[in-house]
Amino acid sequence: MALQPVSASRPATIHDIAALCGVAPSTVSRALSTPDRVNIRTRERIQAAAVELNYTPNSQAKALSSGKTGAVGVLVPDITNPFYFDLIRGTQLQLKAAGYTQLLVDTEESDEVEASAIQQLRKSADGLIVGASRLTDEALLAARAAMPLVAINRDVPDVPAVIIDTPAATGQALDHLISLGHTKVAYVSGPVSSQSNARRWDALSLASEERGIEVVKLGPFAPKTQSGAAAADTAVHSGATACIVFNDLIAIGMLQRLRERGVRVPGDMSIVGCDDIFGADFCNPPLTTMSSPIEQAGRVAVTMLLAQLDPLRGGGARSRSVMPTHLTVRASTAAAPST
Amino acid sequence: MALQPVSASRPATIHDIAALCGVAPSTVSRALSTPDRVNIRTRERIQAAAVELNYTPNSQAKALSSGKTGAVGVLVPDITNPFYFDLIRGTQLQLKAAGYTQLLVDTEESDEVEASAIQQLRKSADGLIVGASRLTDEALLAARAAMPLVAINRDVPDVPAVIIDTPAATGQALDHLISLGHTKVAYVSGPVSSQSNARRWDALSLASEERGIEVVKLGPFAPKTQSGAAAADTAVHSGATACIVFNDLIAIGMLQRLRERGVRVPGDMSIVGCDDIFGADFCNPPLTTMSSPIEQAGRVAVTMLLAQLDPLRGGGARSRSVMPTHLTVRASTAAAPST
DNA sequence: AATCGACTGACAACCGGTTGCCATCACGTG
DNA sequence: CACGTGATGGCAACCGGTTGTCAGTCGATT
Repeated sequence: MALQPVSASRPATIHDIAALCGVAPSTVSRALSTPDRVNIRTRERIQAAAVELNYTPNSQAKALSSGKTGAVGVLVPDITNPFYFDLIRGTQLQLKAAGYTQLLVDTEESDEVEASAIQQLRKSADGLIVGASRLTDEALLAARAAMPLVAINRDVPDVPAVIIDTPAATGQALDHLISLGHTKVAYVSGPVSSQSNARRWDALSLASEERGIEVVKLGPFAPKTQSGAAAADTAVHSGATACIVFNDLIAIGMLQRLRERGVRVPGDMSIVGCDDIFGADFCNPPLTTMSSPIEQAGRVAVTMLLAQLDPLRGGGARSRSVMPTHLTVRASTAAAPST
Repeated sequence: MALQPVSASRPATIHDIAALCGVAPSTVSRALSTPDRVNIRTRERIQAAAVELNYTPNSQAKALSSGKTGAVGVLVPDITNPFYFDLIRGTQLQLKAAGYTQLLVDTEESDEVEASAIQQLRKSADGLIVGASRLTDEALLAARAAMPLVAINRDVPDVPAVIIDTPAATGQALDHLISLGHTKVAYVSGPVSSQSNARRWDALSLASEERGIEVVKLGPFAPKTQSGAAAADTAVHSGATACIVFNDLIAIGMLQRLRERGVRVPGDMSIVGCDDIFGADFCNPPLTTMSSPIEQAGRVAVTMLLAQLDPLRGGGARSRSVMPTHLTVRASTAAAPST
C-alpha cells in the first residue's frame, strides 16, 4: 500500500463519491459493501472514485446503521502486569487479522470498574474478551447473556472461556519440589477475588494430600512485585523450604527481598513462580516457573469470540478451550537445605 | 455506584425515555446534555426515567451527530515493549479522568501501519497521541494539520510534543563512565527510524568530543532483548570497556549474552541502559540506566492534547514539554578493567 | 390592557452510512 | 408481440442522537 498522506480537508463521504459519479449514495454504499448488487461498470467507476477521493468509511455511521461496530473490547485487571502484555498482543494480532479494532480497558482490579466498562461497551463493541474477571458468576453470566463474550481464566458454566491450565501444572511443580527433597512447601496466594488463585490452591492442596506432603497457604498478596517483600518475610517465618507462588510478579519481588535478607535462593529456599512473564528468565536467579502460552490464549479467545459473532463462518465453535501449561525449570529451585 | 447488572434486553434510548415521560426526544437530549435549557421539573422527571431505564448514551450516535467521539487514539510501535506499558498506563489514567476512551493501536514499528492507523482514526478519535513516530517530519506535520495530535519523543517544529530528555542524560552517563576510568566507550544504537536514537547519538558524540574521549557507534539493533546477543558480541569485538545502550531491552539481552560468554559485568564490561523499564532493577546485575518519568510523560501528553481539543479550558497550552531524565546507578557499571 | 421577552417544549433536518422496496429496463420465452 | 424474469439503480426510512428554529405560555413592564 502506498503511504497515503493524511490530507487536511474534510474526509470524503459516500455522498461525495455519489456526486462525482452521478449516482445515488445508496448505490455507492452497495458498490462498496455488496459489490454483486451493482453493475460491474458502475462499480468500477465508483471504486475508482473512492480511491481518488481517498475515501475511508466512517466507522461510527457504519456502526449506527448496521448495528455492527467492528470493535471488540478487551478487559484486563492491570495493563502494567506483564502477563497481560502477551495476552493483549495475542488478541491484538488476531483481531487485526480479522479486521476488528481492539478497545483496551484497564479495570484496575475492581469489579465496579469492570461492570461499568461492560455496560459502556455494550454499545461500542460487538463482543468482549474479559481477562481474569473480578465479577461474580451471576454478573458474568448476565453479561454473557447481553452480548458475545469470552472469558479468560474464569470458569463459569455457560460462559465461553479460555482456561490456562495452571492448576494442572501445580502438580508438576509440587513433584519437582518433592523430588528435590522438600517436605514443607508454602503456597503464596494471590488476590481472593481471583478464581485462578482458588483453582490453583484447590489443585495444590489435593495434590499435596495425595502425595502426603504438607502445604501451607500464605497471603493473600496483591499481584505486584512490591508485595513480594511481605510474601518473602511471611514465607521465611512459615518455616517452609520452598514456595509455589501465585505469579511471577510476586515471585520476583520475593527474590529481591530474600537476597536483601541474606536468604539464599535456591540454597535456603526454592521458589516456583507462575506464568513465565517477561523478566522471569533474566531475574536473579532466573525463575523456575509454570509457563503458559499466554499470547496463544489471547488468539484462541479472539477466534472463539469471532465464531460467536459470525456463526456461519465459525462453524463448530468450541465454548471452552484449555491451554496446557508446563513447568520450566530454571535456577530458583534446588535441593532442600539439609537440616 | 451500585453494581448495575447488565440486562439482556435492548439498551434504552432517548426515545424510550421520551415515551415514558410523554415528551419529545429532543427534550430528553437537552435535559441530559444542556440541563439549563429545560424546566427543572421536566428535567427531573427525565433524569429519573433515565436512571430507571438504565440509560447509557450510544457513543456512536453521539459521535455521528456531534462530531466528537470522546475517544483518543494512542499509537505505540510495540505494545510488548515494557517502555510503552508505563506510557499507556499514564495516558489511560489521564484520559479516563477526563472522560475519554483510549484507543490503543500497535503500529508494529512500521510507518505504513502507522499512517493507515492515523487515517483510520481521523473518523473515530478526537485526537491522537503518537509514541515514537516512525513517520517522516512531513507526514507527521500533515497528520497534525488534519487533527489534534501530540507526539512523544519526536521533535518536529510545529508539532506539539512531549520529549523525554534522554540526550541530556547521556552526558551524565558518559561522565559516570569516565569517572570510573573508562576510555573507550561504545554506543549501541537502536532503529535508524527512531529519532530518539539519532538525538541520543548526536548528544553523545558531542559530549565525547568535549571530554576528549572516544565513542564508537555500533548497530543498529532492533529494540528487543533478542538483539542483545548480537549487540553484545559486537561490543566485545569493538574493544570498548563500556557500553551506553539504546534501551534497557537490548541492554538486558546483552547482559544475558555476556554472562553466557563469560564476560563479567561490570568487571570486564560496564553497561548503561536507557528508560529504566520494568525489569531493569531485578536483572542480573541490576542495570545502571537513565530513568525516565514515562508514565508522567503519558499524562502530560494527554493534558496537552485535551488543551488542544478544548482551547477554552486548556488556557495557556504548552506546545512542547521536556521531561527531565537522570542516571540511576545500579550494579552494571564499575571501574574499567586494568589492562 | 397591550406589548414584550424569557422560558420551555416540539418539530425537523442532519451526521454518514445501510437496507427494504419499488420502478425501470433489457432480455428471453411462448 | 405480450409476458415473465432478473439485473440494476433510486427513493426513503432508519440507526440514536444533536441542534437550529419556531410557536405557545406566562409573568412583567408601561
